[in-house]
Amino acid sequence: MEATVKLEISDAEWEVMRIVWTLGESNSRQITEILADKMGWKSATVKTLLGRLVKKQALTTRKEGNAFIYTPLVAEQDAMDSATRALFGHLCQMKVGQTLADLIDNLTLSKENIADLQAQLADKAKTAPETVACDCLPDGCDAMKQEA
Amino acid sequence: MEATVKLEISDAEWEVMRIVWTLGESNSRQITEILADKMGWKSATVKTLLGRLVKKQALTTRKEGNAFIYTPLVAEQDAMDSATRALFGHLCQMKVGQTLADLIDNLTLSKENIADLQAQLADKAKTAPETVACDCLPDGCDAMKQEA
DNA sequence: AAAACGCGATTACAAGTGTAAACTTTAGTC
DNA sequence: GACTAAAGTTTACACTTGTAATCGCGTTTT
Repeated sequence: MEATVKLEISDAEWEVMRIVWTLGESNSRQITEILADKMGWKSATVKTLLGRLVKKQALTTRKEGNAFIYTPLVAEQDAMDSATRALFGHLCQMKVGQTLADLIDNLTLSKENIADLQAQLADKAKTAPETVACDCLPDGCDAMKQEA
Repeated sequence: MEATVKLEISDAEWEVMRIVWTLGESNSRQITEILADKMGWKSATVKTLLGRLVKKQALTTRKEGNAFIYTPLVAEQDAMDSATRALFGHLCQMKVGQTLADLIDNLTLSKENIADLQAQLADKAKTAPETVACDCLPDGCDAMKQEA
C-alpha cells in the first residue's frame, strides 16, 4: 500500500513542471527563458515557483557548478491522472458522461488515441450499469426537489 | 459574441453549488443541514460560502419571509464543462489521450453514456490527425532534450 | 584584486480559500 | 411590546497562490 502523498501543484507551478517533465531535467536559466517567453514571467517569479516545487517535493535538485539542475520527482502522467481524477471526483456523477462528451469535443485526439478509447469503451460496456445516479444529495437526489 | 465572465468556483463552493443545482433552489437551512452532514461544516461556513457565491454571481437570491432562497445563475453543465476544459487546456496535449483513458478507467459510465461516446469517437476518427504533438515547449518539444 | 553577473534564498504583498465566531436584523411567540 | 430563534452580515485568521524585488554569495571578467 503506497502512502501516496497528496501533491498540490498550482496552475503557475504546472507550467514549470511541464518544462521539466518534457526536458527530463533542466536548470533555472533555461526554464526562465522559456517561461519569460511563453508567460511573460520575470526570472524572480520562476525562482519562486522552483523553490516551492522543491519544497513540495515535486522536483529535486542536484548541484552542478554554481547552479542547480532540477529533476521531476513525480511522473507527469501520474500528476495528470491525479489532477483529472480529483476534478471529476467532485462533479455530479450522473453528469460526468455528458461532461466527458463535451470535453472530447474540445480535444484533439490522434487516430490511435481514438482507437484505444474505442476498445476500452467496448470493454467497459460489458459491465456498465444501465444508469448512473446523481450523488449530489444524501438521499436519491431527485427526491425532495423544490422543497424550499 | 458572448462576453463570458470567467467564474471561478472553488472546491468548497462547488459543494454548495451541487446542492442548489440539484434542488433547483434552496434556502440556507436546507443547504446547511446537508453539508453539516456530508462535510462536517458549521452553518457559519455555509453562510460564508453562500455569500461569496452570490457576490460572484453564481447564485442569486429572492427574499421569502426572513430568509433568502438561492437559485443558480450558471448552469451546472456549463460550469462542469468550463472546469474540465480549463484543466485539460493546460495539460500536455500529447498526453491527453492517455489521461482520458486513465480517467475513464476510474469513472462509472452508463451503457447509454458509453454508446454515445462510441458514436462520437467514431465520428471524430474521420478527421483525426495521425499524431498529436507535445506542446510543452516553444519548439517541437522533443528537441533540445537534456541540453542542461 | 575589484567589479559585475548569475543563481539561490529571503522578504513582500495583495487576492483567494477554508473555516468559522461574533454581531445584527427580522420574524414569530408569549 | 419584549424575547428568542433563525437568517443574514461583518470580522477573523492562517494558508496558498501569483507575481515579484532585494539580498547575499560564489564565479567570471577586466
